[in-house]
Amino acid sequence: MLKISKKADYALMALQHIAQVQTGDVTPGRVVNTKEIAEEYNIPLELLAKVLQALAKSGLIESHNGPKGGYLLALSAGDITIARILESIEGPLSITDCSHEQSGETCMQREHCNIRTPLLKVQDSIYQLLSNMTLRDMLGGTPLITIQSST
Amino acid sequence: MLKISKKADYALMALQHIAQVQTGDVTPGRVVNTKEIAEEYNIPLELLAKVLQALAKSGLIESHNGPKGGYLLALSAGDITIARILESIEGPLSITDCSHEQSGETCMQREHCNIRTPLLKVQDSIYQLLSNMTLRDMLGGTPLITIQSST
DNA sequence: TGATCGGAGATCATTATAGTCTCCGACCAT
DNA sequence: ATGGTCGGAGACTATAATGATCTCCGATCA
Repeated sequence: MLKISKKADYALMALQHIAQVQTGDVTPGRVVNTKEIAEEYNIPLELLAKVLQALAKSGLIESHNGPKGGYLLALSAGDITIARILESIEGPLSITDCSHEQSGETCMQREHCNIRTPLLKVQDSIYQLLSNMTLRDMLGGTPLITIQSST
Repeated sequence: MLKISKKADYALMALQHIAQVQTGDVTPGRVVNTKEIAEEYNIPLELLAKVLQALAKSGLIESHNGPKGGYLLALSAGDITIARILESIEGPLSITDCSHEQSGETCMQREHCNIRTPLLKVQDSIYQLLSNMTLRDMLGGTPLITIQSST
């Protein structure tokens, strides 16, 4: 059903929270730790930890160890696209399996497959959609959406 | 990864095939049976059968029983949208679980959820994308098919 | 130096998916 | 009318993906 995973959900929530804390008036620049987010949004602590680790690995947030440690945005909210967030958690986003079959991958249907090309276009459109929306757009409550239906 | 299921893949292939047979020059109006499609595209017969049954149930194709039976498009190719095909197979397409929680459904994160609104907008955009592409659009430019005219 | 933080790996449970098997009823030709 | 060919439908199994948990480690700062 074109569903995104819970982990991706958690990633979005966490990033939104971090961005809000950092860019807000109250405590700008404050680091946010895993526990705080987990409690705020009822997310299993250790699962969220993994999500945040993945985000840190892909360079979207930076981690600070030790007491008073936690996470900070590594980029400005306007530079963090939804596409990048999702890819950090779920790997390259592909609508269909064959879209990323590079080397020895075999698709039983491939030889007579009649839907590969159109599906790749759909996938590309969705990717552009997610690339045109950033974390900043999610903060204001009026996200910017651009549909590019490449027929 | 926003992946669509294999069943949905099969549905698209099958519909594309049926549409091509029906609207093509060779054997216009010919009914297509499950076995023919399964063999052409290397799809497990019984799984494909279920897919086609679902498509028939949702009114995209009409079935004909008995010998010389099979399937026909119930609508013109231009009226069959990708969105409708996917929904026939996978149910209402929702990017996130909470998007369709209607009555008693509870989302642990819901009370403080900060991403619901923007996600719903993304979802809506994707839906529009898939609604603007029809089976007819998928017919252009793909190579195929040689069918043996059965006696 | 010890309590608090993130990093990383293994592990388990649950669910969704893919695929199979079996039986039924409709149809058409002979 | 009857048997072979078709779709309709349900139960069923296997496998993979996901969600979640547990444990141990290293970094850091008071």
